[in-house]
Amino acid sequence: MITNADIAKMLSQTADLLEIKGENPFKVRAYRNAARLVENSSKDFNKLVKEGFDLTKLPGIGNDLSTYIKEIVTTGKFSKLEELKKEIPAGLVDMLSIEGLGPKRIKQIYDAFHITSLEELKKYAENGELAKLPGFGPKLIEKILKGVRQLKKAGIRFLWAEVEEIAEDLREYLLKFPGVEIVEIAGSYRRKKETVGDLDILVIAEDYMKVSEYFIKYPKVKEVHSAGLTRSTVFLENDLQIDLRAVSKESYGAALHYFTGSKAHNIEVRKLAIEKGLKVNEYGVYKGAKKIAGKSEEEVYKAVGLCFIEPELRENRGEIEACINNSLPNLVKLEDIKGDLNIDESLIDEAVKLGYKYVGIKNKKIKRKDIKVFSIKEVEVGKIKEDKDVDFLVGIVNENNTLNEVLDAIEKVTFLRFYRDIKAKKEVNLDFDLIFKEMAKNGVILEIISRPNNLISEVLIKKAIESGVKISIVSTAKNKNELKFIKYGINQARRGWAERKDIINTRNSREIKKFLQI
DNA sequence: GCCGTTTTCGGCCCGACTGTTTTCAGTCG
Repeated sequence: MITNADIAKMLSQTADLLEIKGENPFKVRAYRNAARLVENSSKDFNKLVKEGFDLTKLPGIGNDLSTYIKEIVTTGKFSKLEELKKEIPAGLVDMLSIEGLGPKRIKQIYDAFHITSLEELKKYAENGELAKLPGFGPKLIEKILKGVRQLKKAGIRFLWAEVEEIAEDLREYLLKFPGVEIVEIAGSYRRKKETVGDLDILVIAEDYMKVSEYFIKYPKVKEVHSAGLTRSTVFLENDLQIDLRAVSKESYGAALHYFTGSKAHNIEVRKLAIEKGLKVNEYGVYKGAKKIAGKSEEEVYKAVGLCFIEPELRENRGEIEACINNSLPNLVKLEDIKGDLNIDESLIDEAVKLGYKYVGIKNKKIKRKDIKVFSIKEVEVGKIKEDKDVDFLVGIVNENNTLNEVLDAIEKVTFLRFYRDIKAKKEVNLDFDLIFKEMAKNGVILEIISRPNNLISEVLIKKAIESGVKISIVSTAKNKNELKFIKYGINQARRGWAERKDIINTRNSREIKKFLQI
């Protein structure tokens, strides 16, 4: 079965190939936008097509792309992509991930030498042939050679939780510079995305043009990539890329909005601005030459006719429409959490200290006066046996389970957990429309594991909520430190548009008992 | 390739930095 991710991948590959071919950049963008739309959609396109839904009703999908998506869903192939692959060697696509090489230069190289692999590119860079092309100076050649060597590292992403410490350390370092008023980590870090590719740091300072010089002296910097007066980029020892942007106080809101992204969200906001005859950039909102907003994010949104949108929602997944319709979610907060339904038995005292009203522990019944202790049992879907000695069964779905096994489990368990390993790119791939529908019908709760590498995707969380499924956020803590994992689960739930009412462990123990009919 | 009640053609977000030029194209975010 073709998944949304498969469709998105094909459209995105097509975009890459069209770009190298030298097609109209806006056409390329149309393909990329469509790829993003499909990938981020909580609707299953396979299903939409089979139900005869008119895809051209979706923003950014016209007659052509609608036909193409239908072709992909029904045949599993995209003939246009197959044609392009015959025409353009795969090696050229690899070159796109080399720093400093974009479609124009790759085309230029290909037209001149008909090079089709990275090995050949390296050879031509070294033997001086490449330098004969107009615009290819010594520094660019050096950059290309370096890019060929480092290609494998391209595209590495870090788990949000992995960069948390370094982000805070950098914030403290920058705050030490005289005159620095605000340091904000923007970008995907601020949007709490499960993985981040780099850190975008925004600095507000009196003498903001001097901060950059101080920034590149940060002790963990391995390499300075670029250093301007208002923008600089460095790489740390662990290859994490850090972008610094320094602006004045008057532009704080506009800059924060701009650098928080996502890119897709920003483009939508700018489109709205244009409709109102306004222009938005990182310095402010302008009516002609006059600046009408920029000090705060609220001001920026207001100027273009929108309400404030939480960073976690800024992915162009309907948040702008929701704002206009006054239907934005009131996102769940860490403080709303009243208990953790999966911790180690040894942590009950710590849970009490955190103010939790209840916890869940495995395979054991314990009675305490200061906290309600539920007993849970984790069982693999497909091997479920009833167990009267525990309060709840948690069904664990792994990659190999079939849809039927999951549907069968839904009739027997209270919670369902779906296996995912973000770094290994492994996850359960089943018909979630059907699964969530059945879960909602049977009152089965979706478990969010808060471990940073095992978080269920926010797209699925959103879909579950839309289907009426309730959610439990658990830490699965084995030690005191891991109890704090709950915040990563909250981050992901917020990205999935979860409100307090969607999360069962925001309720007190009596409500939980009633809810679960114990 | 998409889009539209000022448009069915002619736009499409916007600016910084680099490296190469001698005023700017390409890349990037």
